[in-house]
Amino acid sequence: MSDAYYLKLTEQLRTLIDQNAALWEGKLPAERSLAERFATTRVTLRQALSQLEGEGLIHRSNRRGWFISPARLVYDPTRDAGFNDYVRAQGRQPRTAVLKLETRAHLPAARALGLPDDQPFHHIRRRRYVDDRAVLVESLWVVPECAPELLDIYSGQSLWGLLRERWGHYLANRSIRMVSEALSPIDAEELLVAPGTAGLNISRAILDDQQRPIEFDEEHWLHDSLCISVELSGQR
Amino acid sequence: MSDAYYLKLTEQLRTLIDQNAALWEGKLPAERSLAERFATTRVTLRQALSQLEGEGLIHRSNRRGWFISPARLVYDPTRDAGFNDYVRAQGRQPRTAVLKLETRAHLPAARALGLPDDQPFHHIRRRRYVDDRAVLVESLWVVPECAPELLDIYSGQSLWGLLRERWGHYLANRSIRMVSEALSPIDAEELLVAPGTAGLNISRAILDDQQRPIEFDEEHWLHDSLCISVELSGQR
DNA sequence: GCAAACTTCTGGTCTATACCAATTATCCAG
DNA sequence: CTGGATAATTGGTATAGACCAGAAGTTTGC
Repeated sequence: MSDAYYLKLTEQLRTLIDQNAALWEGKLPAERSLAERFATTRVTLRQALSQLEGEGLIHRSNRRGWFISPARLVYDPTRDAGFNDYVRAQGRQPRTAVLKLETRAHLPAARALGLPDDQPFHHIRRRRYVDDRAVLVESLWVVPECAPELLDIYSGQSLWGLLRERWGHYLANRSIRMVSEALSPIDAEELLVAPGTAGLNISRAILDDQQRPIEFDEEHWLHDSLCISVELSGQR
Repeated sequence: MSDAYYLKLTEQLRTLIDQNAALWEGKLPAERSLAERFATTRVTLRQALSQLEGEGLIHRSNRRGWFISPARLVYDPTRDAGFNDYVRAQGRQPRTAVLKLETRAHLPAARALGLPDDQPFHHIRRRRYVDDRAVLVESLWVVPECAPELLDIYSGQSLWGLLRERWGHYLANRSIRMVSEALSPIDAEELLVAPGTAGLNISRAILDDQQRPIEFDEEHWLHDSLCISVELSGQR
């Protein structure tokens, strides 16, 4: 059982990776050459690599090969610090690409915020990078009345910062939900990974201090790129 | 790319499962018979099943076969409601098996609580079930001074309840950390799943209102069995 | 009637091979 | 030196078959 060859291979690869990480500059050798080096098949080799992928030690960029995963980003989804801020605070380089700006209805957002099914939203879709690795895609669904000219002025900055400073919205109440997922073909393609890659889905419904709905957002993270951390004080 | 046969197979299996869930009583037919039904190999069939496993729709019990996953348990790791309470609140049946009771040092616990490396702890290891499916194993590391006779009296009840009611500890400060993981051979075996199965690691370091360390615990969940949900009010 | 022994079935693992399409490296022309 | 066409490489996908050990079902023996 646990004497399976692919498990031994996993361990050998683990040490091999630790020792040669710098040499390879983050990219593993080709599967065929690794398979040959360990005198096994690509199938078995890939089984071992998949183990390490599950652990978050390595990941693959679709059709490009296997790469050593950088340290996980520490992230507190309960705070409203902007992505750029906490990425920089950890000595890393953030980047954001806006993929889409539009206004339309979206059922999950409407449901989560308690609005009618056909409620239109300002929709921002963006991809975020840490040190030039795409680590998440997200969709933001903002109630138009809360930020009328949003789509005209938005260009990649912090949405929560905008809502607070320009429109004076106080993001008081949040429902946060986190579930593991397999990335959909769409999300996977936007993150340059294989469909079905393990991911983490974080979604939030945000209301103001009067319980008025403001925004719903849904993040799709690569599972190996974050470490969720929450600090709490006082009885709950 | 996305015209891969195993992806079509995934969709066919998805509908097949939806339609026959009741008929099969939660257990899928044997891989060989499914492969034959779809005129493909076990390898390809398993690739499709793995996709659905990643989504959390199905899971496998080691060497026993594939099973349809029940609904995820909704869980708020920031609250100290006992496992039994919130499982029952969701209309499900909780169960706990105590796997080990001992006193010894544990480096991660010592580090997380800011204690010396050789600090001994009362260690409780237990496995928890929802509707008779083992969904997590966890280790609790309690500072002995906080609960001297713990190991003598413990028999599966809520630890936090005990700490509060018997020893009057106020669990004021928590650091919570969540990362995806591949279940270790040990954890996997205790959960009756294959080594490397996707899991979620939730760990907490708990101090009292005087910042005195009380307890450290580490939970290993099957990734498909929970949905983390946090409700927050007020600016953070 | 029941427990132990045996048989069958099934999932887990592995080999060997093959083809395609996307990526990457190479080469050539301007 | 540069840009674009071409060739080599590589990951993704798939087939066919095989063996083993654990799980489940069946038979046997008391």
